[in-house]
Amino acid sequence: MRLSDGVEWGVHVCVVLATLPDDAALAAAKLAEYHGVPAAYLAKHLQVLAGAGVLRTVKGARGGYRLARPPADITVLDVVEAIDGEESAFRCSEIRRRGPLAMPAREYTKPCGIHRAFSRADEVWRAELAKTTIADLLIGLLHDVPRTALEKGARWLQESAR
Amino acid sequence: MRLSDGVEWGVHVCVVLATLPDDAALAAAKLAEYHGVPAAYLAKHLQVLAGAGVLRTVKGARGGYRLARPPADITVLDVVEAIDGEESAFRCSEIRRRGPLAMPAREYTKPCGIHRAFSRADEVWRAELAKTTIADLLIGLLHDVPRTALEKGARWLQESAR
DNA sequence: CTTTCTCGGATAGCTAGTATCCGTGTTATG
DNA sequence: CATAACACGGATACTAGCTATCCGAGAAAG
Repeated sequence: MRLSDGVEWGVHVCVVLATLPDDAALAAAKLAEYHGVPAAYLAKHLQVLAGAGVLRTVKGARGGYRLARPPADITVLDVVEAIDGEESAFRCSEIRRRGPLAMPAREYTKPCGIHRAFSRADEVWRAELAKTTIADLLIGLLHDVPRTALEKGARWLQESAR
Repeated sequence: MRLSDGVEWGVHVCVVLATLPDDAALAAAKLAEYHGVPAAYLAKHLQVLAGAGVLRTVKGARGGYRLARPPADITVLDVVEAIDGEESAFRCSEIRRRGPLAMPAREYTKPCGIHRAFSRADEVWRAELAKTTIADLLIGLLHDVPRTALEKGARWLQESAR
């Protein structure tokens, strides 16, 4: 089981976009350059994020992407569900309905215990991801990254966003 | 992100094996027939489970598989980690080290906030799966499945285990 | 000792995620 | 108004990891 790379990129992108002024937007190519990832592939994920209402797209010249909501209103879970989907990692194939214990279909009224156990695990996983917002990540970054690096990044963004 | 089918099969297999007498074993082919899954493929997962110490293999004629420990000492997480591996679904590719914010490698002393958020989520996911044991699932099954089906299953197992 | 039955590893096939390209339409700028 | 810059969207290869299968080595039973 492995989470798509796009998820990681998506969260990083949101954190970067959170540092922009409210009216500014950043082109997909610039975001790719900033993170050192393939531009064409990142663009695909950005479109998905825009479709999910996490990002907002600014069309035309000097356009690009920006956050659709304040950073504090976007959770890591929002990004995960936009890119990776909302369905649980575990998929019950109802194998209990096969073999000698099989019963008429109407008997299977509630999911089996195994299914329920994985559903609970998936629930707490998502709940934990929903606790962290983009704003939280940004605050953490300000603590962890040295001042010199922050200023370097700020300059780069100012030039790129124009 | 999707969990391997083998995980589901593995848990079901453990529940079935938990109903066997202590000295009995069940052949891989019989387990496959019971669950209606491809025998050769299930065998692969059974071998992995045996290697991980969840199942115990009985070689030779009239051999097969049985649980390596009491059902109450085997958690769903044990099966998941045996088949799917112990590593988190999220893999940090350290993209923060690329791009204009990049710093000397020695500066990166602790994982980034995004990495930490996903690690926490992975932790609670595993903790939740560790709460449910094979014994719990078996008890749940006895409540959910009608008596007639249980007896049918018991007869089939008695004939197959010999 | 032979037969029967099992595990075990080695080997193909397939699905889903990875990665890229280019044509179309929209917006700001000169 | 004309032009250039930019995002959207679909169509298209490539890759990895899960799915599926086979047959040989080896152990217990008779």
